[in-house]
Amino acid sequence: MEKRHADIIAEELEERIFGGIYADGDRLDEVRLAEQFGVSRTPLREALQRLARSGLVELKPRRGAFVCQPGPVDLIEMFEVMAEFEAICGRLAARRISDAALADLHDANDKCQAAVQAQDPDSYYAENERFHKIIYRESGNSFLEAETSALHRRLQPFRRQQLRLRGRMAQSMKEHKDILTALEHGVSEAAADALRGHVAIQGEKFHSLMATLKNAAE
Amino acid sequence: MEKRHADIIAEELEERIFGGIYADGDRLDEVRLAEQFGVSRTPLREALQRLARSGLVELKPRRGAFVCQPGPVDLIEMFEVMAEFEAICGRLAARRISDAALADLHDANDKCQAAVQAQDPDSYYAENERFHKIIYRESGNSFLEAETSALHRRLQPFRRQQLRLRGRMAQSMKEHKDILTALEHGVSEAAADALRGHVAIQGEKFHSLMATLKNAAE
DNA sequence: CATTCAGTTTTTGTATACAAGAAAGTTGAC
DNA sequence: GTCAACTTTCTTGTATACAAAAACTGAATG
Repeated sequence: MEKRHADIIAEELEERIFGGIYADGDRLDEVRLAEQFGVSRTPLREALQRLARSGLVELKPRRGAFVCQPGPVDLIEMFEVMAEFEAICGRLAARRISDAALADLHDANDKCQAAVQAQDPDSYYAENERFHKIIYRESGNSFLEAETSALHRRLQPFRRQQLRLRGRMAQSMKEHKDILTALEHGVSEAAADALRGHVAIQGEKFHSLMATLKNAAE
Repeated sequence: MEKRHADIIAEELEERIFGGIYADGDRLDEVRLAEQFGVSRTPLREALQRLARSGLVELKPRRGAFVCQPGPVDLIEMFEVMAEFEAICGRLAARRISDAALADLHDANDKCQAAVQAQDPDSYYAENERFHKIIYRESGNSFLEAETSALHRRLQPFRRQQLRLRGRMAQSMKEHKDILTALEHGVSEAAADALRGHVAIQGEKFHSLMATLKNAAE
């Protein structure tokens, strides 16, 4: 499948915004970016339109494109919604999950455990993501799966930081255990609650992380 | 706030797709639409990009834009997610709703009741929408509010037909009552359950039937 | 010293022009 | 008559050109 320039540019800009290359409120100059990418303004503008739809930049008419980094309040709200999304996936998956998927979940969880013992955050991160994606999929609702994956992706850079907190991985493994047993026994509400709590904790941790950062900055 | 041509065209095309002017799979010819709107291809292409981001058209590279009407399975999935979104709003709103908003809810509900007695579906529709939007807002999470409103809007044309079902409005009023009391007493789970049930249109069995059909087809 | 207003400059929004790829139509061989 | 390769036409993707609106400059004025 041939990719258009606009696609590549949109992805690259998305990476940069997620990666923090651009600060909140920065103006994205069309001509400068265009010559930087070696293309004309046309595909670049298409890319900006796309980013605007995703909420990564604000497109002020006749003014230009300004990057929209989510503030602390936005992030807390998004984490709250993420927790609820995962809870929904869990509630539905508890009723619909297949045996094969349950086996996959066990496998992902075992590899998570191994990563914890090996002190390997990257591997833990990958397997943890697989664990959650399986649950999204087993919700049996591809629309929900897409929405949840999209928000997951958007929160990815912020989630990653807080994995470094001491003891988080061990605690997370306990929560995975609860999720797994709830799914195995098909107890919808337990699965939903376990997943909501599992993700909401990340949001709260993030909250305190922000607070410490803010205090440190003062 | 000055609107760009691309904005107007995107809205108009969105209306047409929602309104069923274009059937699923129709190709949207750039040059024909451009001369139809009296503009060049540039703003029209921007509009198509936006519609693609919203999932209303598929943009096949070097092939053109094709409208993507959701099929029955998609609709069931989206309605299921809508029900869960509303449930989330309800759960959060039960804990966060203000007295003023509660009064507004009562007002909207009263006007709904009046519309039912007056056999006025349009008025009912408008007040019903206000009722729900208040709950979205009182979730206290503007990100959730935006996501829920977006999905609500996308499902609007399909929801409307449903209202014509005999006795639906009366039943709906009963459910509103339950939602209202749950919110008033701050009982999160009751509010969530009431809203989920209120919005869910199809039974679980039908959904899983469709899901298995879809999986079998792959 | 702040302010306002005219002129300049920059930048966006749109139109047009051009190039490359895909669909369609044609010709020729079997 | 059918199928395949070639050519033609059409459509998309990209570049460039132009017009209008916003930002900037700077001097004149209260």
